[in-house]
Amino acid sequence: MPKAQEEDFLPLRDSVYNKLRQAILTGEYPPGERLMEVHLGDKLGVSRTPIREAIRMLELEGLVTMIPRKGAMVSQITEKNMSDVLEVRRALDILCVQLACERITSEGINELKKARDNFEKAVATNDNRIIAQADVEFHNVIIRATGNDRLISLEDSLSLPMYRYRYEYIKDSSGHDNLVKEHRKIVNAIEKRNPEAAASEAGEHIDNQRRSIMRQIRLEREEETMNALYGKRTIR
Amino acid sequence: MPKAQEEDFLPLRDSVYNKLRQAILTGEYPPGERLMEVHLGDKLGVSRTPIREAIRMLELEGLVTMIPRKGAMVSQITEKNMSDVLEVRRALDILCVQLACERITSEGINELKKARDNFEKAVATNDNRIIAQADVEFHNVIIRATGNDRLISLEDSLSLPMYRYRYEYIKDSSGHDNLVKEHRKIVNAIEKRNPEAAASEAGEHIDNQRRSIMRQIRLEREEETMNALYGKRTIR
DNA sequence: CCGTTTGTTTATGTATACAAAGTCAGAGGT
DNA sequence: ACCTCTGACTTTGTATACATAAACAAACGG
Repeated sequence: MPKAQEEDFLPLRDSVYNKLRQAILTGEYPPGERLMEVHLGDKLGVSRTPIREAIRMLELEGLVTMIPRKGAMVSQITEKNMSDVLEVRRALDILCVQLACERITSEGINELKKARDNFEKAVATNDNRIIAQADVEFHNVIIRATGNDRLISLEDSLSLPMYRYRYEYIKDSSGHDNLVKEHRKIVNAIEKRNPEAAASEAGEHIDNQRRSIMRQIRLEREEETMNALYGKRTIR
Repeated sequence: MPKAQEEDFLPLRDSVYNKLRQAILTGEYPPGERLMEVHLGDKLGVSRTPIREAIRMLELEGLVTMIPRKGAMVSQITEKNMSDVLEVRRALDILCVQLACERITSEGINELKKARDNFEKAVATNDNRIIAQADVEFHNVIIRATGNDRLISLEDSLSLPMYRYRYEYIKDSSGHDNLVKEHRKIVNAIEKRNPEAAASEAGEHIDNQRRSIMRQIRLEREEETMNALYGKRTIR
């Protein structure tokens, strides 16, 4: 018998977790949306148990806020909130490049250069989706080069909350020239194993990101205020 | 009506979570110990559901490792593992004092001085439990002074894995004099709002901690090896 | 005697049932 | 007209039952 489907047998809770995470990050479930267990269970065709476990995981990552006996909702994104995350990420990103300077292998450097070139090619396409993807991959190369598993997973969970803003950030960066230049500088510093230079470039890089994201959030907030004043359209 | 018990009505999962966490941190459940749901449920007098949720939480914090379809066990503490955590904490601790320099209020400074004095009094008692407690509180004052909620919760979960070693660390620090001096230096730097000095002191502080913890882990490992060679005694 | 296979046991994965708390609306009284 | 109380309904909290995979052991065959 052929048994066509050699599917991954990952537990339902993980599958649910991925779906919910995706839905939250793409904005399908906007901040403030209540996540009700039976409802989600019906929608995804599973019982409450895996849903509950998935929600617990999302809560620990900060994407979901739970109030006991009340239920779960998609976390509000406040300026303070995002600012806090970025502040931490700044320190950790700098740590990443510093460690990378010490520990990156020659293969790692090749990989990094490839990621850099890939990013520049992506910029040439002018497709923001491709650019964002290449950008993530570039950073991942650096993060992995640290060899610090805890740092890797922290960076991962701290980047999550701002994936929503990544597009706008990419679009923002005037002609993408800055991004390309910054990436090049970082690669050069790491290649020369110069932690100070790398740290300062990485700091600048994330400061720019911060400016863009903050502007974005303020825009959203203004829009919300307008809606509140002049009547809110339904989301969908 | 008096209604004597104004007890916190925290959900069972949180109560279970606290108990398990405590048991792991005190070493009652040593690394590698399997955590079986029915067994724990019987022991704590609750059903599997809250147990499962508590285990999920512990997993996200890194205290427990899960293998699908296999079960959960207390995470092994490896040197690499601990080193990774300390590397991250070093960066975050430095960030903490830097932010504290910028943001601490005058009440905060008073609180900090009080915590410092408290620590010195604790040292005078020569009771390691009291000293450890005062040390945690001292650091918490600084962490809270940053006003960064994300940083606060990260510091919290990153300190967890090494609570097991805190005693030894305290005991180690020759006569506690170093600890007292380091704390004083940090307080002075923050009071003068001198981020560079504060950063360098905080760095030194955690480097010392690192040395002590690493020595401790190596001792444990040696002991394990001896046991493996000459016959292991039962744990209890 | 060893290896393979199969059955039994044990623990997890998932679903569902029941209990209790919270919410909201409507009836009734002031 | 407003406030309050009550009761139904909604939703989470917890327990339990059933399904399925993994581990171990015993039996069978080579």
